[in-house]
Amino acid sequence: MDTYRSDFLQAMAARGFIQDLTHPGELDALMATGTPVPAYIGFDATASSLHAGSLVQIMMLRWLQKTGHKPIVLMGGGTTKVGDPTGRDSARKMLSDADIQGNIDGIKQVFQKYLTFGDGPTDAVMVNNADWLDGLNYLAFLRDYGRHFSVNRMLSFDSVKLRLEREQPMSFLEFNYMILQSYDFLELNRRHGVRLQMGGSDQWGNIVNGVELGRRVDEAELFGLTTPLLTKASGEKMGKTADGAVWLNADHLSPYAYWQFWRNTEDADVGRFLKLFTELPMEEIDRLSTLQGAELNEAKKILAHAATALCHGEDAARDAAETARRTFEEGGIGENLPRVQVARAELEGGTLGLLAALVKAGLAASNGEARRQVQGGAVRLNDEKATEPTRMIEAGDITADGVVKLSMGKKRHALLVAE
RNA sequence: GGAGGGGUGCCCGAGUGGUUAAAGGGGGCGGACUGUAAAUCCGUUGGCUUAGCCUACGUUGGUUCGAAUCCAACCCCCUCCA
Repeated sequence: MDTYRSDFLQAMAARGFIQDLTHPGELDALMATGTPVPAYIGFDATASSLHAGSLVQIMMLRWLQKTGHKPIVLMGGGTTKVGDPTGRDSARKMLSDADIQGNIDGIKQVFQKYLTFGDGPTDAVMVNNADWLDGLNYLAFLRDYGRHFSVNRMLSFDSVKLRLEREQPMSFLEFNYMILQSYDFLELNRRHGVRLQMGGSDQWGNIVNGVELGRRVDEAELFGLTTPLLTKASGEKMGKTADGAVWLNADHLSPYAYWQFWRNTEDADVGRFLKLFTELPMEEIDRLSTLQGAELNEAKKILAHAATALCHGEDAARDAAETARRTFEEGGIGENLPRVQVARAELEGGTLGLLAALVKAGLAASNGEARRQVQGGAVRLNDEKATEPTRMIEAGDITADGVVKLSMGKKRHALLVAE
């Protein structure tokens, strides 16, 4: 492993955040001077929350702040209108300005959990590239910056090359994405003195272009750093779960479900994830990583707790852990299982069918799916297997706690609550 | 503008007049095994008031008893040519 003098690069290298780095020596020297260095990561506003796939970048900004530097969060309000072609075979669907603004508002909430914003030298700042991209003058832009980009070279970057090799369409709009991202870097350097852009390894081409543009236009010495593409040990992409993406906003995915996601980490990933997604000291992580077999479950709980505490707060993490303990280790009813309000009359009157109840509880997407799962023996009503699709929910099904517990398989549970 | 190829379910991809809600794979969900893991095996995977009905193979019309499959027009994509 490379050895660095700066706290930031040292921590990042030790924890497995670094895939590639432009000019490692010079960057290390810059980061070690004791003066806060502004560095940025861009996030496109394609959804109203970020998910676990962006967590590596978020954690890196956190470390940046922790080690005495200044994180700049760039919201891609402008670039989202163009759409990053990287790693895709087709263009993103067009989002309206209102959609984009709504997404930015949602994403802001995530960052407030992880970073300290403000006006101080190491306080985080959030900026929106729509501020400078929206008003660009096409001709002036082409003459000032377009001339620095070689189409020949652009065609050689993976984001473009792979698309063309697969004979998939790429519009001129998308083709411009890397130019705009490069320009962002330049603009951030001018406005905020940003020296470093970070991002996932798929962003390497976009980042390097920005570094070069800065040198050509302003003779600025800029740096780039990329993180490894994060996959599970079994090769799958990170950030997926039963209900889709692992969202970081509590209104998209409950803290309990978030905790569960980390609790179910594959054995082979535990050590790596502890380094990336928690701030436990390295000695502690090394100790946890030596655990074998079922003992590793303890390490997974620690991972789940630490990751959830960062995202949703200590209390939410504790609640989630407690709910999980009761649900799985005692087979009881945990406090934090998803609760669905149902009219008392409906619950007691025997008019609510089991299938409809499962859909209502969010455990099945449709009546048909609910039916199949019931017939397949996957469904439990108050922990009793329910195999009859025509079964109705009745007053007698309400437990002493005043709820009806529905389970889909072993891990997905929900409570119907009379209102 | 010309010539050729193509647009199928969440994704990839077979299918060229009926037995096709559409092979196969991936992904998802569930079951078994386990440690709330992985791997493996099994089931399932459009909707509904489910022995039936409805919706679906780029769009719109047409031929036919019957079309994802044939015809016409249109839209979109790829390749080569101009």
